[in-house]
Amino acid sequence: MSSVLEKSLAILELMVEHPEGMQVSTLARKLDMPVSGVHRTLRELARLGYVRQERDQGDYALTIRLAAMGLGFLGRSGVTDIAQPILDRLAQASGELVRLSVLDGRGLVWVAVAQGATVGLRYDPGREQGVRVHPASSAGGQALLSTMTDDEVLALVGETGLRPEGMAKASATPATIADLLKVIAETRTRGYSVAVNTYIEGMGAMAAPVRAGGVADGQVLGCLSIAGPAVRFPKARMEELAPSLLDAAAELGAAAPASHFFAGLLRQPPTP
Amino acid sequence: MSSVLEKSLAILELMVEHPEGMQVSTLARKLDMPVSGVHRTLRELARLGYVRQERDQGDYALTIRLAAMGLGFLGRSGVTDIAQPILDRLAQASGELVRLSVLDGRGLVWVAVAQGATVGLRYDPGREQGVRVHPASSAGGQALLSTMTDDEVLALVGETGLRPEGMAKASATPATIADLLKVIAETRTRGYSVAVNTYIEGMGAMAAPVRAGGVADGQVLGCLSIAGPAVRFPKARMEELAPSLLDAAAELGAAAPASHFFAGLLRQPPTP
DNA sequence: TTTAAACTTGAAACAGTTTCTAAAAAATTT
DNA sequence: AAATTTTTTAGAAACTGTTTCAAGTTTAAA
Repeated sequence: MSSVLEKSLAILELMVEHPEGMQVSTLARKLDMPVSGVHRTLRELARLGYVRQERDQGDYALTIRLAAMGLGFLGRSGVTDIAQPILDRLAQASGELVRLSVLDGRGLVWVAVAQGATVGLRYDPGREQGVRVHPASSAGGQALLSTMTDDEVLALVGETGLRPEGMAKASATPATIADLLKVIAETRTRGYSVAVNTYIEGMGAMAAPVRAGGVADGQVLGCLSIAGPAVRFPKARMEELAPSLLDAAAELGAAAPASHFFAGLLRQPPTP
Repeated sequence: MSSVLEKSLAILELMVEHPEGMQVSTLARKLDMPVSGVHRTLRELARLGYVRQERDQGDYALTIRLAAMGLGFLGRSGVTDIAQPILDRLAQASGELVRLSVLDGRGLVWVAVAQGATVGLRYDPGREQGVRVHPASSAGGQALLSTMTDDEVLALVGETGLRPEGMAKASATPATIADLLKVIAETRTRGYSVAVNTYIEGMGAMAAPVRAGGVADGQVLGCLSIAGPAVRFPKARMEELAPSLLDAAAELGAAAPASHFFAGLLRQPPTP
């Protein structure tokens, strides 16, 4: 951690997880930075309108500014415009929750969603939008991992582990790296991932990579997933849903270049 | 412009408006900063994963990182949870577009939306989410201005002007400061704003301030607006819609403290 | 009232940043 | 195809914002 920018952004990243506000000292402790320095940075961020202090001598919390930037970018990027109709259709057809996610650093972030299940038993993502999801244990993550080489998988999982820290293993979560690689290998040949009781106990999901142009050797842009109660994800049903999932992923991949964001991904080599 | 942080955030703010990517030199020109410095900052942002360069020697564009932060914050803040049901109901009742906005710096940003109009003639906000809207010429802005003193209005409008720069006056846009103050005064007594052909020609809208606790003297948290084609916003219809709008705003104000974000706004004095 | 914990502020030492210059690469024009 | 212009990238010295440490305040708790 060297530059001011890095420290400031680390502060913002942490504050994102605590919309209710945080103490200077807590922030400093969690980031292992001197209180005094965090304080200075917070004042600067406050001056710029990204942070505000609640009461004198009180906690600091983010303003709406950062969210406005994020929403503004996403809106203008065209991702939603491109994806929503396709997601809606798949949600309708499957009667489950459908999401489009992209890889951000070492985790997955979903950027569009459609709920196909009527109220009742269903998986609801709640407040998770924009939250980084663990790659090795989620269906979407496994779909993305299946597009990488084993070495790349090992590198990524080496950093993230098999489970998010502090999260208990679900009954079908891969227990070892070998298990994971086996699951990934199966996913490669199958063309889509299958993750029942893997991420959260009682939840079932399947996901397919979204590739540029919608072709099998196109550059990977993200993944499309279907999720719902595990009881509705027996093997037969998943095989029934698979064609729609793969079709939608292909359609998305074909339409993606129309979005500035995905077009940007395309203009560069596969990823560092 | 002094600190690194300020410069870096200015770069990010500008890049938000150009998801397709920007050249170093363009960025430098628009921000009136030395090319070399912008370059350095971009490299740093790239190293941190907020920006990526498309091709070697190519443009720089934002990654999904910033959007993920924004969405994550908004999700966890609870604003959507609180607001969506209320917005949905009002959208249903009015058959128009309903939005909840908050003040960010000198502009309005909407953070939740519900579309009550069936496809056909309707106002659609498109990619505007997260985009700062001009306060003096929009219905929501006028609703917020109506909660300030004339001096505060003058201060704010002094900075923003009567119209967004480069945007032509619509037929009913207040032409002078005096006109605006008169409109604001009427809004105060009426309890909600009325803006037909004011922001965009052919569009009609009305908005009410959302106040903490839902009471008239509560702290202002944001505003709730209804928008649609001007032809559906004759005086009689607006008077008919007013009670639902005001009720919803009150309900929202009463429920707001349950959201971390609004609760944060409450914990501090009315605003600097 | 006393004690503890947290926020705030000041000043000197330090380190990252700025600016200028210039080379290398890419895009345009002739 | 060569020449010209624009743009990106890189290095080094001067500078300025930042870090750190220590001390003063304020607030909350005992």
